Amino acid sequence: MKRQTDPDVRLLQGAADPTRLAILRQLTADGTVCACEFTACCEVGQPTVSHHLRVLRESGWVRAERRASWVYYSIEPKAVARFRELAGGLEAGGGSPFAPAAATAANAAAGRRLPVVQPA
Amino acid sequence: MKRQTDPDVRLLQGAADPTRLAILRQLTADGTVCACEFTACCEVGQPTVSHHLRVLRESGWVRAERRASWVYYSIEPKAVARFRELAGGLEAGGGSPFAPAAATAANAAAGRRLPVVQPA
DNA sequence: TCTCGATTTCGACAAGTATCAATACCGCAA
DNA sequence: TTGCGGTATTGATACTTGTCGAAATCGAGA
Repeated sequence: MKRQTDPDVRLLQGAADPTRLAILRQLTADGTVCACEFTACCEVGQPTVSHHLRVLRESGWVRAERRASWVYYSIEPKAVARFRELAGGLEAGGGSPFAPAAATAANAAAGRRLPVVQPA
Repeated sequence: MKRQTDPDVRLLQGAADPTRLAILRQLTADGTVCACEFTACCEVGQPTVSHHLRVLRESGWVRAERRASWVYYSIEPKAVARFRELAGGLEAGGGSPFAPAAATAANAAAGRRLPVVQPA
């Protein structure tokens, strides 16, 4: 595993964990959540929750805000926007979006024979 | 690290690697790509590419099709659909519950109805 | 100031993963 | 059949990551 410098990879890795996905889901549902809430929902120890929150922070998924003794977390809109860009950028084949002609042209331009096989 | 049974987590983990993201991007650009192409673009050995292609296969991202001596890969539309469901379900700013894992997986498995409660 | 509760950080361990070299497998052609 | 080229698997190794217990930090209030 080499160091992940690609911010997109970091973003994806940030969400690619069951505990962190649960955290993101709760944040999506409740908006702003106290750190102490996650300990209950995620079935892991409190230091582990803190660790995951740090990963989410460093990958840009969440922001933290301190109020008195508690720290409240909320989702970073920029992360959601980028995530949606990634989703939108993946134009898959099959049903519609990806143009077979374009694909064929690209493959030909790549300098290979590539008889493009269309998935059923 | 426990086994990831959540299909959403598996999907995210499938894409959360620089090599695999590069593969997905090339597949997005070219539609259908011979396995031998990835060895060139990803700067890793052939067994490593094969390993990543297997991970992408098992997480549902790609499908493989054999033509003579070559194996052609293309993106699985269902994976893209579910990825978009996840992106759409993440609503920044809070106040929008989005489908939990089971529901999302079920929706993806059903393959027709759209999921996720969209906030007003 | 000290104490208390919430949170983070540290140290360590276990488990997963990415990578490569070597090897096996699979179609095709001679 | 054998040989060949492309692809997948195996075994080994190093790195990364998730987890917990213990200690440290931080803010508020007595």
